Amino acid sequence: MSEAEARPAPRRARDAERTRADILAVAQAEFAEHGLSGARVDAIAARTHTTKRMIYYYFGSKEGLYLAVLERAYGAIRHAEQALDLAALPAETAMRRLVEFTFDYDEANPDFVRLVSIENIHRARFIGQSPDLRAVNATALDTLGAILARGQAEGVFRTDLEPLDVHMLISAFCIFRVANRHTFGRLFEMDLSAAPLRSRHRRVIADAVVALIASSARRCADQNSVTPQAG
Amino acid sequence: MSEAEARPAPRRARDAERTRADILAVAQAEFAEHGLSGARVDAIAARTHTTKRMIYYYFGSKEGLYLAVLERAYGAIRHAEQALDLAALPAETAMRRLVEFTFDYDEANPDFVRLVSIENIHRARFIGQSPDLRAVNATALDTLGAILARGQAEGVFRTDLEPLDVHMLISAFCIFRVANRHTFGRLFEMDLSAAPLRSRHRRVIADAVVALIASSARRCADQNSVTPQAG
Amino acid sequence: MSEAEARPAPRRARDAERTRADILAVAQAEFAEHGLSGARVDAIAARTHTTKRMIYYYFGSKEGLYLAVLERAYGAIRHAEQALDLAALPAETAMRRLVEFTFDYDEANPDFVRLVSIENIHRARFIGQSPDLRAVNATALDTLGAILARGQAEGVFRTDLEPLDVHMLISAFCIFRVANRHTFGRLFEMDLSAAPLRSRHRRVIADAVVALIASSARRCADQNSVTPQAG
Amino acid sequence: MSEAEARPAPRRARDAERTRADILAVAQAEFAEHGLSGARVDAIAARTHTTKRMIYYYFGSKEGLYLAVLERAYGAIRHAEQALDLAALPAETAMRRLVEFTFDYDEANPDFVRLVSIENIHRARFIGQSPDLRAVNATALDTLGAILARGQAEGVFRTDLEPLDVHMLISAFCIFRVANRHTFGRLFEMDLSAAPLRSRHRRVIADAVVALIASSARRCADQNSVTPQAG
DNA sequence: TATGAATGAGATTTCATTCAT
DNA sequence: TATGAATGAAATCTCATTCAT
Repeated sequence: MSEAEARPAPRRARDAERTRADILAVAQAEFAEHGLSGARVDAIAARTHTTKRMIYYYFGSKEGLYLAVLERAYGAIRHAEQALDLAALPAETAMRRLVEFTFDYDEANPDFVRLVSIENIHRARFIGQSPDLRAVNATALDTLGAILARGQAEGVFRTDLEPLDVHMLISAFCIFRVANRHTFGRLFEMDLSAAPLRSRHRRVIADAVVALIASSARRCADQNSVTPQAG
Repeated sequence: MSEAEARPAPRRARDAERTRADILAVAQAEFAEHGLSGARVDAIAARTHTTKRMIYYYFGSKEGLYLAVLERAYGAIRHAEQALDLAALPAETAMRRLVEFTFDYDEANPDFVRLVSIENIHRARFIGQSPDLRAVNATALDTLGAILARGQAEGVFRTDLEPLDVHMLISAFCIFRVANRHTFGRLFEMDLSAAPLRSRHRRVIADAVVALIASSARRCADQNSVTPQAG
Repeated sequence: MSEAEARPAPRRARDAERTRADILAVAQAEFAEHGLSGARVDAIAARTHTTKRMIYYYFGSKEGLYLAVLERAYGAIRHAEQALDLAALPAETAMRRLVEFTFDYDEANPDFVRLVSIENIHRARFIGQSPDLRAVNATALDTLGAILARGQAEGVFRTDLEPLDVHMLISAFCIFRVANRHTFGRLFEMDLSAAPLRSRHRRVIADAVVALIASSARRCADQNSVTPQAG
Repeated sequence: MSEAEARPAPRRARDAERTRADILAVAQAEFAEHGLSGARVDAIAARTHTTKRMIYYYFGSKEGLYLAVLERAYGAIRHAEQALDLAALPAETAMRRLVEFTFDYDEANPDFVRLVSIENIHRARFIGQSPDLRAVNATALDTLGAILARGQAEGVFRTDLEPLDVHMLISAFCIFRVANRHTFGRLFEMDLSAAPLRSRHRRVIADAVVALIASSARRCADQNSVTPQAG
């Protein structure tokens, strides 16, 4: 998948890698669309360049494939997150940037968001089986914790919040907007994925986070205001 | 929906009503646990006092039953919400009260939260079929809109936020905490349902909402601070 | 879980004989354990130092491998039997010795006994394909026939029994004890492989054989009595 | 199956009973022929008046069906055995009668014998799951124990043998003759199911048993001699 | 209204065997 | 000779739904 790979991979092995990746990509779409029990191995195979048999050859079972998909999806977001360079920015700016990254990532990757919902329906049974997944995700809290500590050191953030609290507020909003847009949309008859609403919400969550963490530390400074939908 | 609905219940109809309710309760648990495709009609029938045939008699199909469960679950939360009497309270207090109600309701009703996730996996296909559901939910925004308007009239709330924005922030946090507690718990090795974390988060979200809506309206007033976990 | 797994380092051509023997030993265990249809070529390959492909290279097919295992197992018992030197002993002693050898061999080689059962389930279809197997087994009756003839010449054995009859009585008991110990053990709640029962049964079958073949020839001579289990 | 059945059985229930019995009979033949893993559910369904689906409806799984077949087969032999009335006969005659019954039953029911072999290949894993099977088989030793005790009381049987020992000798021979006739037949080029050999062996095992149990108790009485195959 | 029996269609999984290098 | 990848065919099993009474 990545270009930085061992050169002398035997031809066959390369094909194998491609086959695996092919299956994984298709499977991700199918699982994200229909869930674990709703997904059809046949459907995955049909959209692949290989056969159903190969799925079992590489992943052992439907559940094994699902777990591999999960690892792939979580790996991708943490990988992207790591690519952000927030250390050089002022704490508040870094925090806004992190919120916006999360917002944009979830918006751009609804499949990831759906997979997370699905895994929760299964009470994270599969994540529990994968130590890799735990390791890869630990970095998320570290990144946020560093910003928080910096802001507290600068005296601009309140000191009584845990990284987890803030991570939860951010994740909750960003994931919820994508995961629950369908019920929200139907119930309140609006389109949460429409551009104007999206950009307003992007500011709402950034504002909310900054308002929360700065709340007792700041001296009535002006904030970026949230502009309501034009019209 | 069903024809078997009557006021001054004849014996038979009473039983029928009880049978329906029995099926619905069992079905809610099964659907919440396993999702729409993961749920088994056989399993529901087995835990019911009636037979599988009755499920089809009353609800027509698995999907019909699922929709009825959805209506039941949404009806219950909106009903509870209406019972709150927030009109007499100062706007900020009312807002806090509303946040806390939502928080507590979701915490106490994980099955409801799971059903919402599940329905979103299905892109709200079933909610869309039920006009009742839309009607019953419209009230949610009305309640919140009233508080917001009051606060704005009092001059303590900023004026550039829509009721939807605030509702989303509240819902996102409260639902996310319950819906995604399994992946969160596994990934960060903590128990989101534990009491100390729960009460801290209850304050975090109330603080965040108040901080957001009050942000440009107030003058450095003190806020209820979030007290970190004792010990 | 998945089949796509790393295999240990390949061997060189000179080890061909060793490879064959390796495969055969593993295959014998697998076939004895699970039967012909229950055995898995994959399982055999996994426990071998070579690959599945080699099994086909050397033995052509699963059935070919099974036949080779059969030949190996039958060869071993007849070989051991030949090593006995019974010609020098008095007929009755020789007979007891032969019975005890059979008893001990079956007890020590449950895999052989299981393979015989399995081959009978297949109505000896494979044994029929191997002239070698027939040749190697003819010796069994010869050995027994010689003892019988000697005893009859000595006047201590009755003359109306065929070697086959006696061979069957011996084989039946010795093989049955091992082959059917599981159903017997469960049904009558005892452990046929336990030492005390084993040594008693060793004497029971020797007694029974001697009692039978001596029955009309002898005059109330004392016999080795069967001592019941001590305690 | 038996005529002496409850009259007011509902029509449907009767059909169900017939369907079950139909499946069981066909399954017994298939399992006896091919073993547990060799048997095909499809093949069973095809020879039944119902469908494959019904097999799962009634028996849950291939293994469940196999266990039911086992219970049926063991039930039948114990039932037949109970029908023997041996109490009125002199002990030795009763013993001969019992041996002959066992011999004849196994000869007439090779499927039963094969099932026993097959279950032993599975290390009696399934018998172990069925308390019924254990209960039903306990009677076998009781019957034999009663005869033995009677003979010992009469002073014509030796007193140092356990019922189990004798049961084993009888079972071993009778079952072995049927179970292992294929390897025996091929290896020694004879037909163990041919009538003359059969009747000779019927006497051999009866002689052997009587010779064993009477061995130290008797006063050189004449025995029924075994007549070798005519010709 | 109620129910035990039945089922067609399709799901997942298995397995001996062969291919390409 | 050796091997990782691949596979067609067929196996077991599942499930929402309907039938007959």
